[in-house]
Amino acid sequence: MSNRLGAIEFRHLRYFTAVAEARSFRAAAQQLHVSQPPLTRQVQQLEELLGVVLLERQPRGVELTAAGAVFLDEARNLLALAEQALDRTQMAAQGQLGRLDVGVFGSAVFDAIPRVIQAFRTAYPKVEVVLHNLDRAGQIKALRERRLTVGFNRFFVEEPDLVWDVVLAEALNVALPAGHRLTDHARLTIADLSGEAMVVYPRSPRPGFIDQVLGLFHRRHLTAQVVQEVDDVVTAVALVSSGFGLTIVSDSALNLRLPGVVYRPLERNEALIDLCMIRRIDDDSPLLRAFIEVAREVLPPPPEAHAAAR
Amino acid sequence: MSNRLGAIEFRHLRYFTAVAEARSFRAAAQQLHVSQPPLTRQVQQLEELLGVVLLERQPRGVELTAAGAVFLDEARNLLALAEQALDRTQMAAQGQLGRLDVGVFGSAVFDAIPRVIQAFRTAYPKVEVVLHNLDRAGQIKALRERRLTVGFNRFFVEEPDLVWDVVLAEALNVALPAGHRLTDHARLTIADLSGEAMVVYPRSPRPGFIDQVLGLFHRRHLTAQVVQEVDDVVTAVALVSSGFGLTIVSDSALNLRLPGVVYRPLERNEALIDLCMIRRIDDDSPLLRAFIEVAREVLPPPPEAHAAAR
DNA sequence: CCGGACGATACCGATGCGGTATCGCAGCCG
DNA sequence: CGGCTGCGATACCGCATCGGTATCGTCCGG
Repeated sequence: MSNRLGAIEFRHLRYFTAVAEARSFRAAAQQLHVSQPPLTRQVQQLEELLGVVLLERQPRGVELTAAGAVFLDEARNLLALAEQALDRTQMAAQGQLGRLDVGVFGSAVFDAIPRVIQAFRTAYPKVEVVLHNLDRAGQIKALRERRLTVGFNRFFVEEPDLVWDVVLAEALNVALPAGHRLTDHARLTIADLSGEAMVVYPRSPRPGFIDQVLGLFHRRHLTAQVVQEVDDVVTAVALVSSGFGLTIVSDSALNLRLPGVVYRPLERNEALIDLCMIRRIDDDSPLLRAFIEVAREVLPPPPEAHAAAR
Repeated sequence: MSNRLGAIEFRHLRYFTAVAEARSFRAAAQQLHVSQPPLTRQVQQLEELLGVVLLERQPRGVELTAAGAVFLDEARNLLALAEQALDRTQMAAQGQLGRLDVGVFGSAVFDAIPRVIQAFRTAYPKVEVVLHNLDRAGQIKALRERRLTVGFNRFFVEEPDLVWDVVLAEALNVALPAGHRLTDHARLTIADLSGEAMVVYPRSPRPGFIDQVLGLFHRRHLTAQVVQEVDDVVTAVALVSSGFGLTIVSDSALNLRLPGVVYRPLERNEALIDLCMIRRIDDDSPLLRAFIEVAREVLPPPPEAHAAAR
């Protein structure tokens, strides 16, 4: 590190700036609430450290030399930037400034996650929010490598260094081809779907949404007639639209409107699907805390009664 | 002036930066050639002044908090800018940085002045040179009001607060319409021009070039036949081109080539015309000194023998 | 369980800050 | 013209605070 700065301190800049602006040592001393001799000494010292005469001492005060005018400009700038640095640091300490990398995946990107992000960006406009489309394994890896601050996911996997929080319990819906016989019912049950041709997703990561849905059938000793496995909810609904069969989607996915697709709610007490937030167990950054708080405010709390249905 | 900076000093930034970069108090202490306790103390004090924890002390060294990372960035930036401020100030003290306002007027703008400016801009590339077209009175006024650092002029007028320097003695030439009988001569004398129709310039400021030229005639008890007074040398030569008569121009104006105009030199011992530089007597700025030096280097020194011919 | 490395703390001279008193100088005014 | 006034510089002093040495508490690794 080059050390041409020597022993120059902000005090020198503050004192010189005051003297230069007041065009007087005495007047500057009053403004700074110090006596005049320290000003003389500090400015002399500054000039010696710089090797440059900054002020022309005259009977009625002082005048700036050309170099003094340049240095005044620089000093003002430095002092202003130092204050900004202070502000930014304090904002960062309060989580109001920085960068938040959020992992997202699955149908929650259609409703729940955008609502959280939107609210957070409004509350913390100077935080840069970056979304990363990553599946569960990718989120876990990225969290460990500090490329991610927080991830949204559907499924709960115990890891020693990570924390899962259930932030939302969404109801389920059946996506039906228009004209399907079940569209006559306003609400459906799992039993209604027994033997129906079904499209399921996602193929990976396992276990995932698909396993929870199939679990609903097994628990009731019913059989799910899987006609197609696909990667994601969009493809699944697209196949429904083409008449392949029906599929089951979360409330968030209701925003996904395709022609020829009709949604019917499943009875809420039949099943709920969790939305989880993953984070590092040792991450206590104010930014993350702020984000969690916003998420809790925006998303309705998951009813504990149904939490057992996981 | 807001004083949120408090007692923060560059020392705090230097120490914190070193610790943050080394991720260790002890390693930073070695690099800084101080012992470890002062680092601990300065960083603690910095954190207290900021009201923000910047480092997480850990058994194997330190980690940056989010706010600490932000502040490290800001501190590095401030230190770099401070060094730049130093550089710029020292450059300004040596006349290598700043702004130079130069007043120019008359035929010297066609040769002598551009040569000086060009040389100066090469030698001092970071100095902004601004040219102002001002006549002598305008230059004097602008110099007094500090809008001008230096002015180039033809005529010497004593002023208590200004200094004139003769920087160049140029020979004179006669501009003739093509086909004029005097074009037969390779060189001319003042006597050759007696009774010839002449265009003279400038109308103002007086006294000026015109008066010196006419003085050459009076001194020899000759008569100048003035057929037209115009504002400047360009107009004068344009009229010569139209056959109005002849006019007398300095060497610099030889660059002014118009169709139908032929130049013939006047004998050097007949007359020389000075180019003067005006400046404030109390201006000892390094920039001006540097400019004067360059001007002296570029322009051939005026022969003292002819100086009396003014 | 102990040795070593880390940062924090306690304490101590020395530096250097800011304060008071005063000087030297220049412009102003009676 | 001589004292007055207001300016920045200087001399000197007390004390805050710097940096240094010695040491502590703690965690990690052998």
